[in-house]
Amino acid sequence: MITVSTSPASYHHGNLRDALLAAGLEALEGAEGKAPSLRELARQVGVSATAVYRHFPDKQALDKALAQEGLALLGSEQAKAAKKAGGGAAGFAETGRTYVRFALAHPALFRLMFTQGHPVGDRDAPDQARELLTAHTQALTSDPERAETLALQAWSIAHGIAMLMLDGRICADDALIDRLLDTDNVFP
Amino acid sequence: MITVSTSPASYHHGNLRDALLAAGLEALEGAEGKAPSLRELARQVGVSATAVYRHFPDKQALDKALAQEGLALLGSEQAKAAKKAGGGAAGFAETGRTYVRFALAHPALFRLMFTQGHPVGDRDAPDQARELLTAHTQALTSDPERAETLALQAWSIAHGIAMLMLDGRICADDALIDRLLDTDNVFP
DNA sequence: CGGTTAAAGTGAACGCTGTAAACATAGAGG
DNA sequence: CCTCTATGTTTACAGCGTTCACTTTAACCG
Repeated sequence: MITVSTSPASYHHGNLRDALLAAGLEALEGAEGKAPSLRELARQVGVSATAVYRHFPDKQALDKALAQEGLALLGSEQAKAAKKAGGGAAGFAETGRTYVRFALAHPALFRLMFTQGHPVGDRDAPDQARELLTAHTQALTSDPERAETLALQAWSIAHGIAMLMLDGRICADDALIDRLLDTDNVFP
Repeated sequence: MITVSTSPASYHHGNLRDALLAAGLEALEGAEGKAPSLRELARQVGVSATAVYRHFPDKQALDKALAQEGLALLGSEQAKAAKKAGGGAAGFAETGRTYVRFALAHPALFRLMFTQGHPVGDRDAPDQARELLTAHTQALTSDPERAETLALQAWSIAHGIAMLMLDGRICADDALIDRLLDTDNVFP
């Protein structure tokens, strides 16, 4: 999580990296859909555009860091929701709903999280969301391959719903989320 | 479909709109992931950047037109695949596989198709892909609501797989596509 | 057939973007 | 106290989408 130190306005900011991330997350919440520019973020923080380059090699790296923050946020929300639902199958189902609702609640951030060309093997960051997913499906079967298949299917359907709703292809309705994610009801 | 009239290089291009779309589609195929700029497209066609504005109100409109072309292409490929598979349930399953393969074969185009803020009610364009989808699910049940649920679930899972593979979150493997889309195997 | 008109092109300019290069500051350590 | 380095600054560049005023050309009409 990010701490926004409201440090004195001196020549050296003191905590620019985190301030940029905080400003980035805030910008992603407002201004529907518009990803903030590097310069805009620098302005927001009260620093010159090039100062950003002391903390990130380029804009893509900044975006990646923002995406990481988003992923952590999603993971913690899912964990909380799963726990509240009492874990198990009910908890699993709740992580799916939480996933889609998170996307709708933070559309720009969610888009950013999944538009970064984050290659498959990029396991440098802890991904609580993914850990939850595999844990839940492994509890459903003893066959590891079957568990992986289930995990990827569950992820795919939640992600598909989220994306299609974000893009306005499917009505972003809460009841519809439940209907589409109802496990007693999925596919023939 | 677009016809690229190789007309004489006169002051008036003659068929600039279609030429731009053709150049756009071509650009979306090459240069992995990079969406072509309006100026680049104009250069490609041999015309000044501002000429584009005689045919599209702004870049977004150009992108929308390109997305429309992509949608038509996807629809026709799906229809062909469904027919080849003999229609019915086998045909339905084939449309799903075709959807994902299309996304992997034309990543930039596919992204463009679903990143245009194409609002829900925008039914101005014929959408063969969607027609196929509803037709197939309506053949599976007599309950219209159930048919719609099935349609949206099928769309979601295919779209989710496509997106996650495009974004490198899931290995873009042809066998994996089949495994995830296997209807005997979907979800618990 | 000639003249007018409107569609379809042009170049220059504006403000925005990401990024590079050279320079300035300040706080920490010897 | 002086120096070094991390972290800031200003200036500059190319490319972007877009606006504006202008030019060309083809088509239509009296």
